[in-house]
Amino acid sequence: MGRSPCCEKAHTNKGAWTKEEDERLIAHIKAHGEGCWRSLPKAAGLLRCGKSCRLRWINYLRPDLKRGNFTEEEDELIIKLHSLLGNKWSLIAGRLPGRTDNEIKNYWNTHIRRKLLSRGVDPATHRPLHQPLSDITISFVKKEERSSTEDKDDVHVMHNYQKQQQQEKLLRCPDLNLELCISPPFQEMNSSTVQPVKREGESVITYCFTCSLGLHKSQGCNCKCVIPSTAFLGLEKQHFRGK
DNA sequence: AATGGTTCCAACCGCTATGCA
DNA sequence: CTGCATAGCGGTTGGAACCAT
Repeated sequence: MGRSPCCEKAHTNKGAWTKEEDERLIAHIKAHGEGCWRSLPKAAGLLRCGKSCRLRWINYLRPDLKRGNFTEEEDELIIKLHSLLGNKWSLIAGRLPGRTDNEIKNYWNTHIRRKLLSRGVDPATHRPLHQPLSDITISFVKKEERSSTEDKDDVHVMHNYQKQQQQEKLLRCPDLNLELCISPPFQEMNSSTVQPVKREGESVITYCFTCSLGLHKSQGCNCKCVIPSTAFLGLEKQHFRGK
């Protein structure tokens, strides 16, 4: 047997939240903290489902939300992150303190898409609009199954294409490290996963593979979490104002 | 002032991964 | 191990606000 349902859908309110509902939710979370969304509505005296409460809190009521217009700097950062991560709004939001995934998603769809289109850039691919793809060859034929001349040609084309892609990435985001290849983490010292990093003029910083992927403080994080979450993809200092 | 079109964004929906019983 | 609930995510929608005619 599983658990009982999170809420009685027939007896829950829908639509816009009232001021009173907001106040109840804020007061409850202030008193008891976030979490256990299942039991929250009843405990807070709200006729809403837990999912709705969670969304309302995360997207609108949280005290650390920035609100207000996006800066030009934030625009550019969102564009860069989107070119890297695609529609991973929660990951993008994680790099923009005080912004929610929903807010960024809406902002992307209403402002940035248009902005990119006006620049002649396809917002989905971040490539110039109407760029011919005729020079791209994708081959699934095994090397040993190809003739020697064929092989030579394919390798040549793919090599040029990869080079072109790398150059595009550099032009797009010159200040970001775009090498997102997946490989075993760098191993050092006794620990199997903790990496030491030394920067010029700084003390030694250590972080685990989990943190290096931007999963700071997640379950898999086994370091002391001294790396700022904003350091992912080399974005620290450059793009973030202190909170 | 009335009307119709457009923009914006909060909220909902449906799906997946994870965890619990 | 299985089935279900929960949490979280991305896509979509409804309707209020705004703008042009």
